[in-house]
Amino acid sequence: MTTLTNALESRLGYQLRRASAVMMADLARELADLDLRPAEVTTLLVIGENPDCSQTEVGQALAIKRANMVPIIARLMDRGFVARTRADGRSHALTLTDQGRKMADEANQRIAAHEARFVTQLAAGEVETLLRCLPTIRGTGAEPEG
Amino acid sequence: MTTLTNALESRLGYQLRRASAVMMADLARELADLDLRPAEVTTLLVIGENPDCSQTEVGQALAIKRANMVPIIARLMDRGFVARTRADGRSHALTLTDQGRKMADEANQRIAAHEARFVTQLAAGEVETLLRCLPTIRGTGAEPEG
DNA sequence: GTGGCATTGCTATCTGCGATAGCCGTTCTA
DNA sequence: TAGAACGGCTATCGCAGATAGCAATGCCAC
Repeated sequence: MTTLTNALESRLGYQLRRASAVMMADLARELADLDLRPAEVTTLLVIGENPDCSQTEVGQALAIKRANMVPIIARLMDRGFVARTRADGRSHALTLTDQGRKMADEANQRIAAHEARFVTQLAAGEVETLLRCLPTIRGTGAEPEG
Repeated sequence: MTTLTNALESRLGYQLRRASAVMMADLARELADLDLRPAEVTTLLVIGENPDCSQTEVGQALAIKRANMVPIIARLMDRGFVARTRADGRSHALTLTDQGRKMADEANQRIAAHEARFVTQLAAGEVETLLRCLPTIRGTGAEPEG
């Protein structure tokens, strides 16, 4: 079994894709026993930070389309993590339940542990550079917004 | 429509995910009229670099599982970009056809243009840091290998 | 006030990528 | 030579994202 050459290794987009996949897989593993998918956790945390926000607002914050928010919110409500009250005739105000807050706290700890596994492999300046450059990259392309 | 706060913005994994999604979308757009999906392009390029490689070898280079290589190779063969000859009873030797080589050249140009759009927004040192750190991140997690 | 437009949540459906389990024939090796 | 490992394959699932369009509501200009 020969090892192949791969010129893509010097491509930013390719490296981003691979690295992101690795971290996503690690995060999914970390959250598996909570039965929370990555997209659900991020939604949970954003609602926790922004009580009484609407569904489309969360979607815009996370670049998740309105239509795709529906099943995410539905599952979080089914499991008793999120409650909503009618804000006006068309939108709902989302809040975390007590249980949802507990879950969010737990999730935050898991995420911190997960992040630490990777961040500790990098120099402090490198992490800072990454956190500065990645938003720039996001801003360069046309990002899907809600 | 208020703008929400989002503590995830300071998370490496989250930023990686968002940035990767943006670049993927841009790449897909760039390749759309060639009717090549991202996974197909990478496969095409790796075969071009490594004539007579096997399907699982390509998969290992690109972190694509054996089972998922099948439809990718099938489509590239259907379109006359890839040819294969029996290497031994179980494996095939993959090569690019003339048409496949042309397509690979075109794809390489598109990818270069796509990359340039993003790289030019960053300082040279930043790009270098990214290309150094991302493989480290890849190595930190357990990466799926073929 | 009312008519037209934008917004919100939703259904239904599609795509792309990845993962798993297992089959079959071949090859390697103890 | 028997059993393990390998290479390609089928079938099927999960997750994330995208599109098109609907119904109800709210907003604004006239």
